[in-house]
Amino acid sequence: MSFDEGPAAGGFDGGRHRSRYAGTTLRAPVDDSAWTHYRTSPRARLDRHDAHAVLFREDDTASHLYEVVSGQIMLYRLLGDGRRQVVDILGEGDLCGHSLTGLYDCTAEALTPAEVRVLDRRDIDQSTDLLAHVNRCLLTRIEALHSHAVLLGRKSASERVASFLMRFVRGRGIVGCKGPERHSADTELVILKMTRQEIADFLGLTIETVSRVLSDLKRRGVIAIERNDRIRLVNVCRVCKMTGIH
Amino acid sequence: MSFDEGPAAGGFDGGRHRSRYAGTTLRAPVDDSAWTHYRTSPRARLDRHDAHAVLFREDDTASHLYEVVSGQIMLYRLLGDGRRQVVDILGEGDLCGHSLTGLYDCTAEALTPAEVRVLDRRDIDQSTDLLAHVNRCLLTRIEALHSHAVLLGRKSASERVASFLMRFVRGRGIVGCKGPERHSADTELVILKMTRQEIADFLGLTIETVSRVLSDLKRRGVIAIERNDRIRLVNVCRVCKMTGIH
DNA sequence: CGCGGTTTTGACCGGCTTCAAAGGGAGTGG
DNA sequence: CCACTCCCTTTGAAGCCGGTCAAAACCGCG
Repeated sequence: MSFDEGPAAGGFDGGRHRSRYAGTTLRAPVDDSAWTHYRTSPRARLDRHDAHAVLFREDDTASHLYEVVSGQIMLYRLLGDGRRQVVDILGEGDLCGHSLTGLYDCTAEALTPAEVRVLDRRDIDQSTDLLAHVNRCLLTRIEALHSHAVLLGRKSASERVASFLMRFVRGRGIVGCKGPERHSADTELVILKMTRQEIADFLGLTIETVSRVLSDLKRRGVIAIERNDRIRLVNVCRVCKMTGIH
Repeated sequence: MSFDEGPAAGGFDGGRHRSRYAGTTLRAPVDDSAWTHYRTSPRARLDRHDAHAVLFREDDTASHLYEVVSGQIMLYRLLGDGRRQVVDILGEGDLCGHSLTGLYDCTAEALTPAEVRVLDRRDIDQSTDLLAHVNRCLLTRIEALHSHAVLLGRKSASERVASFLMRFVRGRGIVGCKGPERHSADTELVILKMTRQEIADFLGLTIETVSRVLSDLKRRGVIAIERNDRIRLVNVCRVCKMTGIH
């Protein structure tokens, strides 16, 4: 036999509580005095980008460090034949643009209109507070990337989509999740800032599969698609149970 | 079609005795005077572990920071039903054990007999040099995790295996690769430190698929399996062309 | 109301998983 | 030195999940 294209499948099964997958997007910003001060220093520049603007490209010479002030940025890599993998999605407070090699290791593109603070690496290296802050930011990315590796390597299509939807639900499906509020409907409106193609490239699926999974969830009453970019999780707990993490 | 919970993939038979691999291993160690000095300070402890020893477990309280001095360590996460994903493989000079939440986000297990320096987070936070060093280490992991996300999300089984094999070939298949040496056979012996199961869990495949791909490569004369853990890349360039990155 | 782009749906196919069994290979004991 | 066992690995056969290709439906928007 001979091997060619095609990703892996996975499975699902119920289990007990415990979770991870902290969506970058909805994390509370860290307050760090030295960092806050630096951000207002004259050397830092603030750039505004439209949605779909490219901040920097894979293999460009890495000159600056970027801090997301508002909006969302996706990082992706391309294979030679055009296959794309979105490797991370950044939100407020996240950093990108560091490089060891002198070249950016991936492309950064704005998902929404975004404000980005452009920093100078050399300044940061002076202060332990700033370095410690950067450290925490990098660590956050690493944990998110670990979660993402599990998703890409071991989850089924429906588990991936469910996990993706749960990113947008603050304080649920992560460590310390208290379950649904008492006496509440446990419903949530998710407003997507990504096209189906971008979601697919993030989840390691095709656009058709993402669409089919969403249609299936709708048919089963788990979600309601109020508009293409507005998805209501009718029952958050139910979506959470489909993520595969339990 | 209906996207219900399909049967689970992934091997992890629950047993703990199995393991090996490399990756970071072939990077030249960074020389950093402040870091070097710290490593010899009396506060740092040096631990020795046998192969398959668990350094720490997912969800344990994170107490220390570890630096790999020798040997190889794999980091993995488990899903509730036992599916396992190896998220990273660490070699000499790499760090692990940091945590933001106070809990380790994954399990660390020795692939080979390994020496590990146990550090104290608080000490590091004092010095800009040490922090800068940690920064570089984290950044290295992030770039590796980006590559891994591409592999898991977008590569076929044979591309994954080829990419895996190329990890062990120093200075080839990476930025600045000069191609084969002139007048040389362009052959390379790879000594695996991982079982097929561990490789599968790293590549997001099943053990059978890994085995089948290797057999297929052997049949086609791309590799020779001299022993189960010794694989000769008959033609490095040919393997490299199968990684999908071109 | 028409038009370009995205999204959804359908039909089919194939790569990888799954399940099952046979095949090594290293260590142990007769 | 061979028999035997335990594990890991390989091989085989069959089935399913998700990819591929193609076309219809939808959605803003001028």
